[in-house]
Amino acid sequence: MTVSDPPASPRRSDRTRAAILRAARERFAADGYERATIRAIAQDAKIDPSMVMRYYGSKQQLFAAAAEFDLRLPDLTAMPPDQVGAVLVGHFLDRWEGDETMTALLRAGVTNPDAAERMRGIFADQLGPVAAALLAAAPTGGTGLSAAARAGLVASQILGLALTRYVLRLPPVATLGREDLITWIAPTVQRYLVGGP
Amino acid sequence: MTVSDPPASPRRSDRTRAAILRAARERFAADGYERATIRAIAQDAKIDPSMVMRYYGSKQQLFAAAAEFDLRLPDLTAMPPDQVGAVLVGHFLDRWEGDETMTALLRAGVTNPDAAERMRGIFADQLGPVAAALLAAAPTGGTGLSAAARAGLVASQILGLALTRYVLRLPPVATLGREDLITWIAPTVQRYLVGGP
DNA sequence: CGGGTATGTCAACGCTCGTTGGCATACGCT
DNA sequence: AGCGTATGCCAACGAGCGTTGACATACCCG
Repeated sequence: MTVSDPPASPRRSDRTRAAILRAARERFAADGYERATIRAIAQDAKIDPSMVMRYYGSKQQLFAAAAEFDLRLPDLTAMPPDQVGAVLVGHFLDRWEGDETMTALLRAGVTNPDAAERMRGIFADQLGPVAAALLAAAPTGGTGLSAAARAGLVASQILGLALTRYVLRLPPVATLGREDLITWIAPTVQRYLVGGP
Repeated sequence: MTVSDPPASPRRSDRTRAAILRAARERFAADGYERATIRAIAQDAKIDPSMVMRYYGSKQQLFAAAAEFDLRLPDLTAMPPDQVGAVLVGHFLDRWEGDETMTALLRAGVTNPDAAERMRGIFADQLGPVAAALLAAAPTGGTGLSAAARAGLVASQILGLALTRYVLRLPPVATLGREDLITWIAPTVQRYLVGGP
């Protein structure tokens, strides 16, 4: 009966669609939205540029599909409250290095309004609730600033780390070891989430 | 004889040159490097696009001229050591809001390699020495991390703040008041500069 | 006052981009 | 086996871009 919009059946072109998406993420991550061209993405995926249009409609829609992202945040209330900072920083480093989608989103979000909106949504919908749950479970100290504001502060430090380390490649930050980064940045995140000023 | 390359004399076209530079900074700050077009900049400056080329040679050179930036960092060793964080965060907020050059540089640096290099230079040449002087003057606690690494950590938080507040406009960070920002972020910067992990 | 130079306009170039439509081929179902 | 359809390639379009050169006007100095 195939009622839904896509037949939901395995299509023969699924491999091509996946190749396009993979190449798109790479290019968007490396070059940003405007410098990543449909033509270059198509060449990486070893198909014709017109295929990209057929399967994704437009460059903007291709980006929307390539920028789907789940932070996969762990449940921070199920661990010792004094470790949430370290766990979170470590988790973000893993997430950033294991998937270039986030770098693509960051690079594109700086110049493309739609990508910026997507970025706002990710942090509001995924980091916001985690911060709220943590604040609700915190014994004390959690006064003076809303959970949303705390999530924003965390975002400022985490995105600043990603920006300087993976995008601008500021030498000291780009070369610092994972352990050093966690050692120094975890207390900041910890304080933003559940501490006081 | 006019030996030197530029005659160094006040030229009649100085107003035009300045208008171009001002329009360029606005466009680069608002749109990033690739979306800011020479044509749009020329229109803002109310002159012909070819004038931009005549006076600045190319788009890349125009950007180089527009992205000249001095952080104007104060002498942090001449104040109570426990206030350097607050002073620095306040100074950066002022510097960011009073001059869009830094936003232009940040937006462009994410996609343009030359702009990224410029950004690296600014933080290495201007923030690095300040951090080094501060660390040298600090009585204790300043062990375990080089001054350059400390400057990098500061840059990660400061640039993250600028990114989320002025570029991505993440709601919680963009709407937070100046006082709240200083209250919460100053301790972070303070610790990165002269504290321990 | 007259000539050389600086300032500005106009039109066009070559290029790349996203996007489109037509056409060949290969697949899958009955 | 044969037909409908999905998949893929090719060529081209219109637009926008940075950039260039020829030409007109205004200024300044002798």
